[in-house]
Amino acid sequence: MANYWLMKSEPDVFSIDQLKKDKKSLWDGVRNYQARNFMMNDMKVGDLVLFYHSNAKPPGVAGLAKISKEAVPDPTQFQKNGEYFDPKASKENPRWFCVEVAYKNKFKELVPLDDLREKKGLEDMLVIKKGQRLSIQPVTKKQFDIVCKMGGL
DNA sequence: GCCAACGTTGGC
DNA sequence: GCCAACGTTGGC
Repeated sequence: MANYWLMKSEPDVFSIDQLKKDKKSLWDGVRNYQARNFMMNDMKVGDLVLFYHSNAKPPGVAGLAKISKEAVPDPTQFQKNGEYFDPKASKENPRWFCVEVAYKNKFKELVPLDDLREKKGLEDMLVIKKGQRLSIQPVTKKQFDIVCKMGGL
């Protein structure tokens, strides 16, 4: 039974176009325990993902991705001079994990956050809730299907 | 650039 | 284990 997710990324840092170009990518740099736990415990290969552009004009869902590899230790936590270095993590005892995601497709047009807010059936989506900063969120199949349709799929 | 909401850290 | 201080996220 597949699960569905929404994953946020700032397009200036990593966009759907970049994923399309790279085909697949480690979802590294996540430094939030709740988000990590979703990747570590709940994400399975084949799960589908709404790729969300945050801090964008406008913010919204840009396309779809799919989980292509289950969680592995996030290599960026060991990179001493990197932005995501964590001095409390060790190879023997890694603190952060990340999954690999593969490009699936890009919506013809971005589905803006404002439209998600207004759409019937999406009232319970976490992403439209005020103050919801979690960068990886579970999504129901129903919500996923509605957003896909809004994206023209 | 502002700032509300939230998560994390560390002193006690 | 509380909670104030601080840092970050992310819409606006």
